[in-house]
Amino acid sequence: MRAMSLAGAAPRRKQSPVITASEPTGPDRGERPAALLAWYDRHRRILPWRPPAGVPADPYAVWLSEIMLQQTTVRAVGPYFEKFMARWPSVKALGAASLDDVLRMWAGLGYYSRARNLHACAVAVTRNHGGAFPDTEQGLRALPGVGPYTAAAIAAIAFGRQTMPVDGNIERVVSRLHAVEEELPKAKPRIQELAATLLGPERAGDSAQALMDLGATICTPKKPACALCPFNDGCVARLRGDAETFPRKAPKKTGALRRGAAFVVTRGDQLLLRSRAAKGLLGGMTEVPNSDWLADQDDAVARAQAPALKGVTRWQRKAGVVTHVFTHFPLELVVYTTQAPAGTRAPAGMRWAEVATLADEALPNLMRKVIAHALD
DNA sequence: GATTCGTGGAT
DNA sequence: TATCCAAGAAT
Repeated sequence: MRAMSLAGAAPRRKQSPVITASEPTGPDRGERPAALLAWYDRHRRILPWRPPAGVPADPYAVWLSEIMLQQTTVRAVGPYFEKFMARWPSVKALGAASLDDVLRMWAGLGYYSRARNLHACAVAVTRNHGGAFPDTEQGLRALPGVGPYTAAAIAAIAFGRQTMPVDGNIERVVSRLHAVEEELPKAKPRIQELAATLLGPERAGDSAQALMDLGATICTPKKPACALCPFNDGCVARLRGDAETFPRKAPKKTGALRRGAAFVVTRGDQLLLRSRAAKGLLGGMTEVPNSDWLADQDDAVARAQAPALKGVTRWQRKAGVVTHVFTHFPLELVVYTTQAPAGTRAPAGMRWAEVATLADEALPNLMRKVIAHALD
């Protein structure tokens, strides 16, 4: 079965230099799952959370990596995954950690609700499931932070369940393979259905990871390397020559620029910090005091939101602005600095933190930019 | 169904 | 430079 998949397809293509849409080369529909797995066995990526071929996956590592990989690149996740596994080697260990410690470790990775749900999920698995992840898609789906994709991914990869998770990679591969004209997200059910036909009778997890690797390395968003694809000219979009235009989706609108002010207060070797609200943007993370962020922010109004500090009346405005781009709006912050006298009290809800230990704080990258700009 | 949620790299 | 977008979920 394995021998026919790739080795068998090549000579047939050679004998038919004239390729027509009516006689596509490449594996037949029924042969695709095997061809995909054969490709995977040769070209699978080596990733920190992926055990060697044939070695069963650790559900905890699979879950942790899947949460981190939501809307996040493999490269960005790598070091975070290693850090988490080293500090919390099991779901029970993670469940015993404080949310604050988890947020500190997650700082910089973005989408901080994932970190809150990660912690809540670890607690739930520890307390309600005895430290063992549910081994069904339905059971997994009930956990915080685990949606349709992640539940299917864990079920297939960690427990061998016959289900096909559909992520952005697989949406792209499948929409090209079948030239799905319908736009996302309306096309999701159809794509899910088509993706499931690529599931082999065994090795469900490998089938899914194969499609993801294919999407990440061959069937890329721009300039796909179609010549190296195991599906070959079985791909309708490739035959049409417009693979790059799939998947269809409506262009997304960019949000309006918002502006605000940030206030960096030093007291000797210390810095004034506070925590953000538990939910919402950068929820639960640490920040320096700052104003509202508004589309039509008035500079004077923003500056007036500086924290009230006894003995502090003069603020220096740093030249330039700190810019940051969130998913749905760009942000410009003006930075004001001041030096508070020794002994100055932190206002209610705020605290002093050593500059030398800022690396250990739950500071999102925006705040790290602000502090770097201020202390520059 | 549409919004809200970070960040950095590639093109 | 501007745009896209990466193993999506929650609301």
